Amino acid sequence: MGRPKKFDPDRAVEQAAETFRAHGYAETSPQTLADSLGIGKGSLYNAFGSKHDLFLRSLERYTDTSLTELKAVMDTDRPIRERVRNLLIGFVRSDLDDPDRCGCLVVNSAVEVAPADKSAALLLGRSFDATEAVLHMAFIAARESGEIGPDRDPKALAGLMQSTMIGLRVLAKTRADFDRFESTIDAAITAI
Amino acid sequence: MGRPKKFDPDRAVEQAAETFRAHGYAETSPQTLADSLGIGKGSLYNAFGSKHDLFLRSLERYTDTSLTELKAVMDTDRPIRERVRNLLIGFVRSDLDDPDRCGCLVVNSAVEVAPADKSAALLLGRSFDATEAVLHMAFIAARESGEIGPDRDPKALAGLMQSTMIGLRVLAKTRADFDRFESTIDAAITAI
DNA sequence: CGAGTTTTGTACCTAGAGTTCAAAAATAAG
DNA sequence: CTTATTTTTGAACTCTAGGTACAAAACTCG
Repeated sequence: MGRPKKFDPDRAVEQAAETFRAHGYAETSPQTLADSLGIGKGSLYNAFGSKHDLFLRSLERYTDTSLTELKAVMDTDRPIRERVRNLLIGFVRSDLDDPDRCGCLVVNSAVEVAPADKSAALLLGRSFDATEAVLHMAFIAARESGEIGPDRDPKALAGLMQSTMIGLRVLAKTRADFDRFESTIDAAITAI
Repeated sequence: MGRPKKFDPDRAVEQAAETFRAHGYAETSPQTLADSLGIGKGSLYNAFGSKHDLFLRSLERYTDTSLTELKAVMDTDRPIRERVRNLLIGFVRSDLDDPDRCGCLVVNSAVEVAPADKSAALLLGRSFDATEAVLHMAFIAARESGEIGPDRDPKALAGLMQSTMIGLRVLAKTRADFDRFESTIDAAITAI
C-alpha cells in the first residue's frame, strides 16, 4: 500500500557513495546528491533522513563491495606474490585512470571525516580491519603451503601491504604516471 | 609609515596551517581562521587576500618545516634502519598522541584538496617528491657504505618507506593504540 | 471506485560561508 | 600638527548549505 518509490534505494545508496567519493563529504551538498540520484531533495530526506545518515549507509555499502572485490583477487589460484602485486597494481591503475583522482572512499573518508565523526570512524576502522584480516589469512596460508619462508610474519606482512596500498593511493592523488609507482610495488613484493 | 601590523604574518601563516590541519580546508571558515589568529576577519582578508591564498601559503610553510624535520632525523649519525624506524615510530606516535587524530597537513590535503585544486596539488606533489628524495639519498649512501646490500634498490626502498609512512598515518586516523602498528613497522624495516 | 498511505517537488527558512567596504586608528614624513 | 599611508575593525552583503513543511500526485488494497 502507498505510493511506490520511483527509485531503487539500493542503487541510490550506491550512487551516493560514488558522489561522496568524487567530491568528499563536506563538498557534497544535498542538492548535488539529489541531482546525482535523479530525485528531488524532498524524496532524499524522506528516504534517508539526513545527509549524514545517507553518507553512513553509502560508506557501509562501499566497504562491503570493496571487501568483496579484495577477496575476489585474493581468492585467485595464483602465487601469493602475484596476487598481491595485482592488488597493488590494480589500485594504482584505477586511481590514475581517473583524471580527477577521486580515489577510494574509504581512504578519503578516513582522512576527511573520521577525525570529526565517531560513527564513520567506527565503520572505517572495521573496514581496515577486515582488509587486513583478508591479507593476514592469505599470508598464513602462503606460509603453510611453503610459498613464503617460515621466518615471515603473516600479520606483519599484512600490515605492511595494507599500509603500502593506502600510501600509494594517497600519492596517486598528485602524480600522473604509473612508472613512478613501479619500483615501490617491486620493493613491496620483494618484502614478502 | 602607515599603521603597523599588530600581528606577525609569519606566525599567522604558521597558526593557519595548524588550524587547517586540525579541521581540514572545507571545514575551516574565515571566522575560525580569524579567531585562531587573534585578528579580525577584515584584517585576514587584507593581509592574505583570500582563504585559498592563505591556505596555499600555510601549506608551503608546513611542507618546508616538515622537510627540515625529516632531514633532521635522517641526518643523524645512526644506522639507516634505526633512522627510518625512528621516523616511522615518530609519525605514528605523534599522530596517536593527538586525541583528535588530526594527522599531517600534507597527507590530509593530498586527499581532501588535491583532486579539486591544481595549485595545491602542485605544492603537495613537490613535497612528496622532496621527501622521497631525502630518503632516496639516504639509501644511496647506505648502500655505498655497505649498510644495505648491493642488491637493494635505493629508489624502490625510498618509495616503499614513503608509502608505508603515509599509509600508517591514514590508518592511525581510526586506531587507538601503538601496538597495532608495531609489526608493520618491523616488516618495513626488515624490507630494507 | 474510494480510503488510506506514501512519495514527490516546490517553496520556504535559518545559519553561516566568503568577501567587500567605509570609517577609524596608528604611524612617519614634512 | 598635518598629511599621506597603511592597517584594523565591524558591519553589511550575497550566496549557498542543510533541512523542513506542505499540498498535490500516485499507488495498493478493500
